[in-house]
Amino acid sequence: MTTIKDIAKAAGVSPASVSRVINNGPKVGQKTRDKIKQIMDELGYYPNTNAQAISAKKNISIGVVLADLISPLSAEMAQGIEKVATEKDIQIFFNSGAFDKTSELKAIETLLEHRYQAMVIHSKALDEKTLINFANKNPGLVLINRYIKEIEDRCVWLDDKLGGTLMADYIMDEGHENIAIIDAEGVINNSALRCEGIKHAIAKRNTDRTINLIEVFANASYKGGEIAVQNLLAMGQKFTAVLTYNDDMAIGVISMLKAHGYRVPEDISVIGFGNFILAKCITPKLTTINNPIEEMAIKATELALALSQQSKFETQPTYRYVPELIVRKSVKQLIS
Amino acid sequence: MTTIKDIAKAAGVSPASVSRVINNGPKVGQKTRDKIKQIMDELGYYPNTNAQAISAKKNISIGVVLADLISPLSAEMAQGIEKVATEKDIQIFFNSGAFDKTSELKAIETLLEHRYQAMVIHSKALDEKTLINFANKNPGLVLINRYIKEIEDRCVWLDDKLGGTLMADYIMDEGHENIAIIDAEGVINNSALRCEGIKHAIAKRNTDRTINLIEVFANASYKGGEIAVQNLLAMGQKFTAVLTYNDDMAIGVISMLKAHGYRVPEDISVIGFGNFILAKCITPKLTTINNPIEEMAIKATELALALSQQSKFETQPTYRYVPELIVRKSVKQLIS
DNA sequence: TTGAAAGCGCTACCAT
DNA sequence: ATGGTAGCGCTTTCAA
Repeated sequence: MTTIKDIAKAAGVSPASVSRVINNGPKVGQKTRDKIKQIMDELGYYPNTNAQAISAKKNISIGVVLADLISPLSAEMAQGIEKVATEKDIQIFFNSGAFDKTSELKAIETLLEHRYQAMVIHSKALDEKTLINFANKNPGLVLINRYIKEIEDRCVWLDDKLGGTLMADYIMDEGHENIAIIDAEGVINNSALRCEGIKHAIAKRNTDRTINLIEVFANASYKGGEIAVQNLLAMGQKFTAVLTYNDDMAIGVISMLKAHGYRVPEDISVIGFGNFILAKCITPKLTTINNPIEEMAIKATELALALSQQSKFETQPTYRYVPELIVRKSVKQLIS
Repeated sequence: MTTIKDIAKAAGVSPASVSRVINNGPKVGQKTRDKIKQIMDELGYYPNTNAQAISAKKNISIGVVLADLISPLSAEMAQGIEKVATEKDIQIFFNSGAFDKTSELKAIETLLEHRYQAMVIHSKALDEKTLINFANKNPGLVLINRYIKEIEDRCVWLDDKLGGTLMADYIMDEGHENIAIIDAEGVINNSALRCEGIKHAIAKRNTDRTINLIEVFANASYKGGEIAVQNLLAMGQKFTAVLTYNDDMAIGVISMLKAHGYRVPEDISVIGFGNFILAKCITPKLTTINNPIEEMAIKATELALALSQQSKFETQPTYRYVPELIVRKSVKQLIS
């Protein structure tokens, strides 16, 4: 590999001058600069980022840990992060934590080992204590899609509880009394909070009406939705509406309901969560909850960048985002 | 940040010994080893990967450039790559090239600057010359989803032309004579090859029947499919079948056809490409071409890793994969 | 088994 | 405007 010394030798200058050219620094004559540039070109030279990082004691790229690389949620997050990075001409290091504790931990450690100053973490498996610990040691670390009280000023999160409430209130408004909810297994935070929101909303109404609730758990995917619905059906309990953890599951649910001869929404209504692009291209178009995750990702990235540079960012106590009900065609009104 | 020296001092040993412990090397007494480990723990020490990389003159992680981070294709690729990496306990650096030439170039350069030895590149925008140049300078660089003759032993690719042929043959077998194809704009390779395959298959049959072909271009997304179909309809030419560049587009096409009052497949048939998970959860279930991209990604990763270590891998002249027709419900038979 | 010290490629300070 | 050079954190001989 070509090094700065090779360039210096070939150009008949000192490494210092080459370094100045690399960094577009001042104090180099135009002629020298041109010559050096030309030689770098000829020799196909790329500065060694690793050396730059240890020498300058910083790594201006941004490190990201996503829970996975396949869900629409991750895709939208990645897009938001990229937007900011591209705009500021900063490189991103994506790492994924495959939903389990060990690999999430490893993914974060890798970021630390690379000495990223700015980090955006989407952790679905690690416990609060671990995350608080990491956050306290790394000022540029920001959590996305998760709220932890002790470090709330470093959290960019969705009010999942409110999301659950929106789902429950709407489905009850439409007259449903027998409701199934499909939660995500292995997801530490969001699922439980939404469920809490749902139950809370139901409890509030139970004064005038009796609402029956069935709860099952499944993998947060299309496949998981299919399986969950089979289980629900096998249980033999009546339900007229299904609330799912995300749109992927909802699509699986609808598909499997159809396969069993049920019509959606005539026989059974479905509400998803996320408002991903697929939501409106299936039949029936999915009623769901909008999750402004790209917006959140943008904010998280800007925050991480700002904190890592100790710049005076308009810091807020915390960064809460609000879910929103999107009414389409997958819910039937039961009362007139 | 804690360094190796801090640990050495705290443990009352030399940095050399600490280094040995970090790398699980031999030549350290058990007692010393334990002591050092304990102190590393206490001080929350993580070795600086950048320093390791310049000192050891290697970077054993694998660098990846994906064309984007949002398409199902990329998601499946990422999964394949991750499988290999996880298995071998190697870290991955994902970078994305947002479909345009400049940022793809930049993404690759970033990988070079980090001195990754193993690289998997999915380039959709860069020209062959540039890629050949990179490949020749970097023995561990492998191209995925693209075939370039000059460096075919470093290419893991799908036979797109055959894919096109499969689509065309099937749709003609079903009796269609007025066919629209929606190509992807801005994609250098695959789209043109598939189209070639389609035209080739049609030419072969034109001896006994006349086939009409309309061709339009659009963005390779759900949205692009919607727009393309509107354009097709506006052109006023008759067509009974639409062949799309990918499943996302096909879903957009179906959705928009329905919006215009056409039934699929009764009025118009649709064939997608990719066989992504969504393909079978829409109505009607999508007839499409299977693209074994995850398998390809696994192969590409193994190849890159092997080449970067100059290990004796069972190298092949080239790595060609074969697309396959998946018949579902989105095509109507026009002859009895 | 342990330590001293010479690099790795680069930056930044101090001279010139 | 330029060059010399001391580090940055780590690995790896070579000696002890």
